[in-house]
Amino acid sequence: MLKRERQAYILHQVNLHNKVLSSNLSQEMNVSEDTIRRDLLELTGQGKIIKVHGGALSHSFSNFYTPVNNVYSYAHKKIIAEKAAALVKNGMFVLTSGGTTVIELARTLPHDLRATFISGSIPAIVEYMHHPNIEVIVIGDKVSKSSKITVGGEAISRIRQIKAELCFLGINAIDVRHGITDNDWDVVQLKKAMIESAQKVICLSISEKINSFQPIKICDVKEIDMLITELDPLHPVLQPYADAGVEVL
Amino acid sequence: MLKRERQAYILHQVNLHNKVLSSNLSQEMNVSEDTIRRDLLELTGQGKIIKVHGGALSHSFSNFYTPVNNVYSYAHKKIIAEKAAALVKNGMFVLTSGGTTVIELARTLPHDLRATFISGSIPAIVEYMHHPNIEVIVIGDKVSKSSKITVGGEAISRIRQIKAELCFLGINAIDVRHGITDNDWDVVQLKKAMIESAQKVICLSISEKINSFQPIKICDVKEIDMLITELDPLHPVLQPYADAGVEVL
DNA sequence: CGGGATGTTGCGGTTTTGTGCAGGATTTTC
DNA sequence: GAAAATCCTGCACAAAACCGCAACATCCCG
Repeated sequence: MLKRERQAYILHQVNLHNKVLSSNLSQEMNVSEDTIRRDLLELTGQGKIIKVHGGALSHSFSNFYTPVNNVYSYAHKKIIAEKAAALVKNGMFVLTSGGTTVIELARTLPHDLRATFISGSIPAIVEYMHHPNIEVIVIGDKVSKSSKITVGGEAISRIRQIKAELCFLGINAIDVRHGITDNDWDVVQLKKAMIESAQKVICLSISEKINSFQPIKICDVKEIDMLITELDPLHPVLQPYADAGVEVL
Repeated sequence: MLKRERQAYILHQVNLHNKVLSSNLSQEMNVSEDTIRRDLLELTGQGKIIKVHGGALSHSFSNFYTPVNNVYSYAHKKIIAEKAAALVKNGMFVLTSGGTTVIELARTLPHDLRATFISGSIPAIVEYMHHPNIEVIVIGDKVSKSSKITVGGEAISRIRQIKAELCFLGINAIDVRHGITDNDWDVVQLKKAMIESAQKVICLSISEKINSFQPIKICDVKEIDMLITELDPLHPVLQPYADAGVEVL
């Protein structure tokens, strides 16, 4: 059997079944596993397949991009994401809400991080899936089109069963007097449940949202543990929050 | 034997068998392998064949196996998606698995369709979300990186609570003797649960996967209600399935 | 008809490619 | 944390490709 012929067959199998095992192929074609391994390596180099331990996967499947569309205050959110990403250590269980800042955090996570992320935000899940060493747990329920997150009683009762180490909350408005507020009833219920289910709650917010408020209350400022903005922690606008016992980063 | 005559013969052989070996040809025509090599080189220069180490391959051979689009057999999957999309009516509850064919179905659904789709496939969910009138229910659990679908006991017990009208199953291999089979244990469990939870099970498969099988069994052919391929329903390869009581479309 | 130009083929030697194997490193799995 | 599976690296060897050359055939034109 010719080399190219063999490689074409492998490609065919991968495309057909999305996955092949080296041991399997070597037996089918009567060549050593070493040869198969070299074929897979070559096909990977050509970008035709994705080689993994023990075999190969189809490429077409994992190839859906999510372009960085014009995210408001992108530069600020990037700074916040980097500060937040540094807090996640190997082995942690992390609960996250939705929102563009959290999605940016998902993109920013180091490639070699080994942790478990739990979320109901579809765009965030898509980003987590791109990281090879991150386990992703999806909170199921009905998808809210406006926030692209699963909401409802089912989602809340699932969250209640969890006790995560960290919880990253992308927030919409924060104010010392009114606490953390939002404008979507379902999302508020969800965030409340998340706060209950985490040992440490970290809020992510661009400074513009600080000292603003919205109709529905999530919780008081003192119930959160940390606040991350793009500003320097010593910036005067953050002082009231530090005074209220929130760690500011 | 003249040069032209020899080359014509080689071309004929390549087109006939999709592959020739230099050693073989040199013996058949009683010329040195060097001469054959030079012939192949010339034919390759004319774009008539593809020369490889040890022989030559026909063009159709490598074209056949190399996906032109990102998605393998895109055109075929598009046809299947259109046939399937026509079956979904307003108000229906539809359960779907993962796989590129199902994702294509999600893209193909008419814009004004009002229905509820339930799935654990992240790429499919992303597509459903683009439709303004479709309600999306996410089945939560741990995400399997290879199949981009949520798998596990939690997912299965959620599916069990559902009774959907339709279930679209992208399948990996189908065979009258072995039934419907797959190569991923977790995915098989999920698909089994889906079959139980739907009134009507519709399998989507490109014809290439017909009469092939994989290590793990999902169910017998008679347990599904409909089979959709890109072929005409009267195509002989589909006859055995129609005979087994499956509606072929 | 002759002789040079051109084209084709086979051969010997060298280089490149493809394959399998042994070992040790690495990863996965239980 | 040890056993098993899979990987990587270097090596050996065979098969194929390549290169230059010589032998022969063919053609062309005076």
